[in-house]
Amino acid sequence: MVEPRWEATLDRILELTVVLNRDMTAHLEAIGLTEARVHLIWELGRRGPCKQQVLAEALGVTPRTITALVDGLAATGFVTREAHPTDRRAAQVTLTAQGTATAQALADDHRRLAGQLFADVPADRFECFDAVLGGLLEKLRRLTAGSRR
Amino acid sequence: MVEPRWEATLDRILELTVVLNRDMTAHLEAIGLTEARVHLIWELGRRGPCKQQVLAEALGVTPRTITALVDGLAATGFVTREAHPTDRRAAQVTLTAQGTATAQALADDHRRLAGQLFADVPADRFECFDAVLGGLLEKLRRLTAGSRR
DNA sequence: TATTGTTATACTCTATAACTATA
DNA sequence: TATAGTTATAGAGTATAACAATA
Repeated sequence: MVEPRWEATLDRILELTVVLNRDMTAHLEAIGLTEARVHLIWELGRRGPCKQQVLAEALGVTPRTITALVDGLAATGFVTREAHPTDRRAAQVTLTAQGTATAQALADDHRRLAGQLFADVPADRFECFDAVLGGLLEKLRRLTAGSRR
Repeated sequence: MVEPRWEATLDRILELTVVLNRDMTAHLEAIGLTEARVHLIWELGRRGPCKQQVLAEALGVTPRTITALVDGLAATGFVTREAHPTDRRAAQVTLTAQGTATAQALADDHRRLAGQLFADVPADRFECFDAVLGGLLEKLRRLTAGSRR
């Protein structure tokens, strides 16, 4: 049996994903970036200079898609694509100064948003929320893992 | 000052959105639908037969996008596009039997997922989670409302 | 023979602008 | 004059398949 409250709460979670997504997209649009491109910048920031193959796996897309994303980011000055130092088949993608500054700004925004969301939540409720959230994530991971081939 | 725990929890929320999205997309792909098309089917299910203009506002996209979505859904048998009974400029979009069945199946999935996620969460923790979640949504709505022109 | 990335091609979602038919 | 929807065009993200260069 499924209680109606559960459905309402799932709806809220889904709305949260929508609102978060809209917020982020609007924000990114203002600085001339898209989600996919920001994702690439983010990974480059974490990993340092990368082969495109590595980025393809990190983002979960095909190499062809990485070619297109890097084309766009290079044309707008966020990354460079250069010859890889040891593997002459490969390209090496590196953040420019502008790209690094952008990655830093994104990290700052992330921190600021976390503060805005949670600063006024009492510690005990925060703990509870975090614990339930962790449980949901685990369940979801198990569900989706099960439905993969 | 921003506590590191807040950032970790925000990360979990973001991961939740990613996992939920991936789960849904994979699921929809299996029945030959995309998110945008499902969104349209969902709204049609709630509202009954609609003018395209109404759907454009409901989905927050331009009329041109609705034309494309309805084209696709009509070609695959989920909806029909017919002359509007009273306004001869307008088209009326209606779910077919197949579309209605799909809308029903989506609602069932939604209910089932809610049960899988929350059935084993104790009532008091569920209350707490739901309350905090509601607070987050409100804050986010206020934040995004402020950044709109 | 296997890997890396590109070219070629195609599909979906989305947008703006110009236009037609109707209100 | 305003509204409903389409045609035309464009751009982003994604995919598969064929191919070149290199390992």
